[in-house]
Amino acid sequence: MPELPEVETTRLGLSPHVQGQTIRTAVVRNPRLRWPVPKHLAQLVAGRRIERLERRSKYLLLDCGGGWLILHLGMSGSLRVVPADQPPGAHDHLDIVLESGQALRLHDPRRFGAVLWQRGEPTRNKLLRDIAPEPFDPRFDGHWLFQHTRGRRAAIKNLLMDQRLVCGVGNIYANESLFRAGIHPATAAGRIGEQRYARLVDAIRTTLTEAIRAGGSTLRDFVNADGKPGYFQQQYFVYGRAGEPCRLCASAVRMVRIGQRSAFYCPRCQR
DNA sequence: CGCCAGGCCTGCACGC
DNA sequence: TGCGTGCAGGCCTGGC
Repeated sequence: MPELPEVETTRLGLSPHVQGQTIRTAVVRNPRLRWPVPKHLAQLVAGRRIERLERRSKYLLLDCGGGWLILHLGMSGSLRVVPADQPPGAHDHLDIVLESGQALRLHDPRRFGAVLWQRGEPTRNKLLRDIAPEPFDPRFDGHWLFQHTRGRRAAIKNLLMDQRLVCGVGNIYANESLFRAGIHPATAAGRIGEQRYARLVDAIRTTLTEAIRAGGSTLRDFVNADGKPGYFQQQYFVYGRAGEPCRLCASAVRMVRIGQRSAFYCPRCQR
């Protein structure tokens, strides 16, 4: 799920049900996520009002006034709003119970997700400190990427997934963005010029924007439904399409391993 | 059974 | 000795 578009879609879907709500309590059924869920989470959050639901990179941030609840969905996490008395299913590790009688429920089979409490500003948290500007921040531009990749021999696809360089992009959208920019995923980042980086930035923004738009149609699924979290099925250009024809030139899409992750690309459109 | 999966921190080896 | 860099490992469960 959770690259930036999925997290943003989650934020948009949950926001009306969560914002302005006072937290009644927190129920931790399984604290064993990527890091242990804070021991006394209920005491930390009970009685606090959720002022706003924000997002930074792939992190969801709940402004609780004086402290922030930081959520990360890892590989398999999802959040939904359910009636607080709805029986939890397997892997429903945490509920944030609201005064409305609903609960924000975290589901995460692989438990790579995280729930953290941060007093004061969330940017004080070590995990958020070194993250690159948001993709739509004007500071994130071709020059930013050009500057930070000089002398670097790593494949551009790996650096696209480095949150200190590009934030919010994971394996799927790294592949998709590189396709849109016409850049081969194995290209050494240091050998790409500023013009091509400007094009890559455009490609990243387009890719993320379209994914968020695709997710918008599934927002209702974040509330009360008992099925899948409602992450949308998008039409990808290359991701997961090894052997299938490129949507632009009909060449067979290829898959290779780069940095222990699957890379998909069109050998004709991407150089 | 083995392999794969949308993330990301940590620790190691290396070169300057 | 200290970076920055590039890798590999590890955390988990579920599906094919």
